[in-house]
Amino acid sequence: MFSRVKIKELLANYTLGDTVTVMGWVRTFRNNQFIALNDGSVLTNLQIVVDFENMDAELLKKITTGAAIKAVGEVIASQGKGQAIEIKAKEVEVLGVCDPEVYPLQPKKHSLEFLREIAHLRPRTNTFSAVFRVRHQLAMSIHQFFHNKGFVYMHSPIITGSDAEGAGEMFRVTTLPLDKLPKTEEGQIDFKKDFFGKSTNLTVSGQLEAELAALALSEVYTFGPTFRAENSNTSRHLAEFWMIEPEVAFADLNDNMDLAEGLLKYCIGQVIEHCAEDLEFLESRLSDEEKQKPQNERSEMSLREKLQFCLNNDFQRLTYTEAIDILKNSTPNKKGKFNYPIEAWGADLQSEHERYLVEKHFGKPVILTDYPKAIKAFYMRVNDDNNTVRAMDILFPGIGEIVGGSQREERLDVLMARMEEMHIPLEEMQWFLDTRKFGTCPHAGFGLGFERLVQFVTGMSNIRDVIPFPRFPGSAEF
RNA sequence: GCCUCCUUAGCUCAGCCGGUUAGAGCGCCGGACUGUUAAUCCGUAGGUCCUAGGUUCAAGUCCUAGAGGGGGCGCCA
Repeated sequence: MFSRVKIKELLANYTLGDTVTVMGWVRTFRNNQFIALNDGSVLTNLQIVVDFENMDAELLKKITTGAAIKAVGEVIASQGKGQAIEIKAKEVEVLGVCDPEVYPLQPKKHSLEFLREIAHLRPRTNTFSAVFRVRHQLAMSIHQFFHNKGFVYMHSPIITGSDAEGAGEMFRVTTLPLDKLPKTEEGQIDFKKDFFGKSTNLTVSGQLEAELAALALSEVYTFGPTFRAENSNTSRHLAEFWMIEPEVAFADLNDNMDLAEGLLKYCIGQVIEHCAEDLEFLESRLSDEEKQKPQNERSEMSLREKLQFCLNNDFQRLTYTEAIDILKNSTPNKKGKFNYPIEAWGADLQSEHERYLVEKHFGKPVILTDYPKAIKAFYMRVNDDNNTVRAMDILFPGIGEIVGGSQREERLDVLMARMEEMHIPLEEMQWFLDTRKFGTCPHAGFGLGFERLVQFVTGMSNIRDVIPFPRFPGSAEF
């Protein structure tokens, strides 16, 4: 009953004179005659031509923006200029009406802020359907990349009993009644009465579990949702986001950087190859958006030029110490243009410093390595200088940190000393320490923020516009 | 959490030094036209000027508080 041809398939492969059935949603209905039909399979609308003079007027009235219709008709060469083919309708059926008086999406340009308020309807726009198709392509490319290399896709838990993942504030998971919490004799909340018999949270990272798996399967990755209860209000943070975390045994920091750079380039290349039409649309959307900005804030490259440039150039690799030297001697630092002037080695780099390195000094993606150990996590391998760790951050233009990773500390004594230094409760982490106790080996991994990758590739400036239903402080709509 | 800007019609916005009946474009609706491409042309309707206080003869406009949103910063991916 619902046999139909998708618009993408029809446009790619048609025979003039064939009778086809298409279904989709009306974008515009021009001149009582031309329906621009979209079914989401592709950006392009299919033009349906109706013979309005011989059509029921009541039916014609129901063909409005947003209505779902079925059209049966003959594939003919278009007499108009905007498209190669069109469907000469023999039969049009309105499957679902859409009252134009109250339907929020009008056949006109809407602001991204307005569309964010109607996130349940925004996939029906060109911009968001393109973003979500690209998002899909990126997800599939990530799996393909790792699969081709023989990695095992690990599903790390979403509810975690570990509260020492160290990557940020956590959302608590509980079934305890909030109005009458069970208490222990000492007056503390009695989590023994909770669903899992202990305190649990939503995961902030699958890394520790991925490490366990890597020390058995050699090469693994996770790709799942992660949750941070940080009160972050920026265009590149979400409370719920998706993260890719590979973990590789018998690998050092250089292997790690090669893997990350290879992954990013593969994904970007796949989007260029498979999402050409969506990219072209997103590029023109971005260039329209940039026309609103002052000249000096506009990007010198178009979206596709930027992506191609990433593919064609090696990412710039340098140490934190080298970066500090560059920043210290930079013009903005000498002229006092930085809000946080670079004075001494050891300071954490601010967004403005990262942006200077990426956008001004090198003009390409940058990988910074060997950060001071004082500003990095406990599990990163300490260098021989006992001052820095084998960490790496990949910085992208416009996004900042897109990847954060490290070679892991595989030496049990060093790791335990670091954990004590940083007040990580050893007794709760025995399962993790077992990896170092039983057959430990050099290994490395990183976390890639999926939405930040989607942001970079689509050119969308706000991360809330690259995930269907964004979660951020004060907002969990839909 | 901090700093900053914004909130006027369905949407995007204008509204000058506080002054009398709050405007435009697009959309919707009605009509005309009928090979259009966000069609075009004509016309109608559509407003708790975010909310609550305050100043003033007079507040969309000034002040205070609150709510919602944008941008930046911090935390990070």
